[in-house]
Amino acid sequence: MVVALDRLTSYREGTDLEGLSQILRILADSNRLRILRLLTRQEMCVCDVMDHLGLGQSLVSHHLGMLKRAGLVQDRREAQWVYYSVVSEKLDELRQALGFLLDTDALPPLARYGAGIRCAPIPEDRGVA
Amino acid sequence: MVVALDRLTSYREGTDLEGLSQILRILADSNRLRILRLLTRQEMCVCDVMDHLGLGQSLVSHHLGMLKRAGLVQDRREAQWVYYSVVSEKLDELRQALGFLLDTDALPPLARYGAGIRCAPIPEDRGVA
DNA sequence: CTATAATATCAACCGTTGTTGATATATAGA
DNA sequence: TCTATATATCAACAACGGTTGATATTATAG
Repeated sequence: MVVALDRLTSYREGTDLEGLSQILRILADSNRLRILRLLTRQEMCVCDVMDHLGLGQSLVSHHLGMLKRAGLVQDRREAQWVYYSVVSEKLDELRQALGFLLDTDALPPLARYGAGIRCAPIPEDRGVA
Repeated sequence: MVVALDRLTSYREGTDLEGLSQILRILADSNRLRILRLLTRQEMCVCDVMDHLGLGQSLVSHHLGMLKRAGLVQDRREAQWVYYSVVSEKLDELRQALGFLLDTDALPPLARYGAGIRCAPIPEDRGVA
């Protein structure tokens, strides 16, 4: 799955919750989080990740592939080894998008909604939201 | 699945990536993100969420249940209606934990790791990491 | 050229989950 | 009590994903 992280910067417009959920799905695995945290500290080849986390080669390669396709990490070949490192810009973008999503005060209260006005349709938020 | 959000505050100690991944799994669905964003702006009953997002009753109830079990939202009964609202403190905690996870400079580089010292085991990061 | 190490990919299994439709429960009103 | 509305739960299905083991690919060394 290729995720367009760029579109997350337009999250303030409120359109790309689908793209954000796809990236969150990438993060929603403890092994991938462990890998990501490791790469945050240090560029590392696959066998290093295996050793540090005690995971199988196939599994690590699989997870790294997902992280790479999501644009969260990048790789670089050197002799037999493939070194993976974090894409800081993408992590910053993602942090910003998530910070906005989880900010209670980020969006104004819904218009035309109050006590006794239940189930009032708000066209802008229907469907594509 | 009951997720202990409190443990996320101890994320700086680096132990609970499992708990964080569980919460991320809750967020990793576009419909749940839409619901969460809606509730961020306004406390709302189930039928309102249905109408705003154009989703079926069973589906909305299901997603709200997941968000509630994760501690992200709370509910309040009033007559026939059950009103759901966001738990701001939990969102703040989560935002903080994610901000730390995605912060490239949050953790110092690994000790005993450098050019030519590949695959050197670092006990503190093995296994439970 | 062969052997070996590092990495990627493929196949298969199985648990999880998003979705839908049907049913159960609860509350209000007549 | 009967009906209607709101919500939760259950059953079932399909799709997705994490894991493992086997195989393929790439690069180095001898």
